Amino acid sequence: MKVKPSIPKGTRDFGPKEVYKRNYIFGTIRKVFEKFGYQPLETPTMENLETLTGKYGEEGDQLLFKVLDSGDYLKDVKPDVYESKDAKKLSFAISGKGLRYDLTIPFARFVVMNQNDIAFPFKRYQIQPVWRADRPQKGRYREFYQCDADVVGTNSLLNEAELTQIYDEVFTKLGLEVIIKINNRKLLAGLAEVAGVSDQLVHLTVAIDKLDKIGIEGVTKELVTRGINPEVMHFFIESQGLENKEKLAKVKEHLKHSQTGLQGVAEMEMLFNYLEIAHLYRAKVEFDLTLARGLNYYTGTIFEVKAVGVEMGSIGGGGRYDNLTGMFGLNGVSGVGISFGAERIYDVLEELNLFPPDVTQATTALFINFGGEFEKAAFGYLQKLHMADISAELFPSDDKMAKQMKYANAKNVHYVIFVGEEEVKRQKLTVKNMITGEQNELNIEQLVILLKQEA
RNA sequence: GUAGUUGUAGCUCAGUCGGUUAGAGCGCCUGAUUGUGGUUCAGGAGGUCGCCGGUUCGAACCCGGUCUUCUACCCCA
Repeated sequence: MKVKPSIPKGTRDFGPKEVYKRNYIFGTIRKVFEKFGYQPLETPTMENLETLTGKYGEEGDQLLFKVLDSGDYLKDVKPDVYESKDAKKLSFAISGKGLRYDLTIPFARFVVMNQNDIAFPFKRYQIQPVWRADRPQKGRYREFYQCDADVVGTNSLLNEAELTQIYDEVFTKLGLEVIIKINNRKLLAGLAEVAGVSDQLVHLTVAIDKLDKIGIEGVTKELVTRGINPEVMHFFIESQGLENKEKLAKVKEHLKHSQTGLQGVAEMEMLFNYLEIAHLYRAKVEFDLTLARGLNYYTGTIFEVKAVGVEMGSIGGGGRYDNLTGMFGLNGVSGVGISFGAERIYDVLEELNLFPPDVTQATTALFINFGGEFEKAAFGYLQKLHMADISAELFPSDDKMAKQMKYANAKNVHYVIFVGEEEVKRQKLTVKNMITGEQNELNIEQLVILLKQEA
């Protein structure tokens, strides 16, 4: 039976060109992570469902991909659950495992499971796909990669400074101009406290976070529906556009009666002091009081990165969480981490044409196949190139020249090599540079030297 | 979860009011060109019009369902 080939909703194939480009991004990120002492970690695609549920809120639980139990999975389902025809209940009753939803919870689970073997502070990075049963949308897929770096077991704000530098260095290497926005949850808590709406902190910050997206009116409306006096907003608006230090001073004055708030101010002051010493290449650091970030497990510094000159949401984010491992029974371990939105970074680099032209060039040289003894001669030369670690290939059949040349073009091959009657007779190779069109006759040693320079 | 949108050749897309044999560009193949690609010219192959059902003498076109694409909201990367 013929089946029309297709892939599940929200998933993608990555052809060779895309993989090259994606690896360029991942590789750049990985190198910088390792330079700052972060070590790689990989966790299973599947986690036990109980590890995942309840960690991402009620909506998050609905977005988990569950993995059906093996064997006779209906046997032990309680009759009332079975009869209820409640898909949510039933799905949890017959699924003991679920696909990884992010990299942070598996990391927390790993830290708790291996706490006796880990030397704290523990710095790890992780680049793996995650899955969400979400509705696909612009820049949103059901399977996508996350690139996280976290350090746990230290309260020092030196870590925050270092993570800021990682953002700066990665995006500098990728040729992207970015703004790194920094805020602190304790400041937001302090502002809510001063305004007398501490119990509405989450709603307040979520609304304020949208300020530049939906404007003053939109935020006012949202605050009113939440039963919060929109007056709160004024302080945020007044402090917009100030220099980082001025803004911090203003916030300090405003929060002088809030202990939490002043704690946040102290943290921000210390972080900015470190950042004055830290060497940043080209990223701008901006203290953005309206920055909130969705996840409510953040407790201190929060980060978000925006690309300059493109319409795109954040391409990175993160923050400090005081008790991530607490949910698995290990208390008192503070952590801070950042994440790179690789898929969005890809789109931005594509839009701004910032991928280096040679990322997709895999094969340096192609031998044209003239068949018979010429094929054998070319095959012999090919061995020499391979032994010299040069990426090269011989076209596998003596098809028409036009076809072989087109193949070279399609694969972005830099040099095409002809080994035919003349060349074999004279022990030479004709080498054509496919970019300049230039053509030279070389012997094999000269060719190896030429191609070595290329690589 | 809510609302809209899309699906026709390998790719990007036309297709009039429901009417005979469904088109274009690009790509592919063949030839001009038996050792030179990205230029040109000539010819050719390639289709279950997403899928299932309905209305009709007749459906790519109208109706229902379903899957899919993209998008806004919620939420998020």
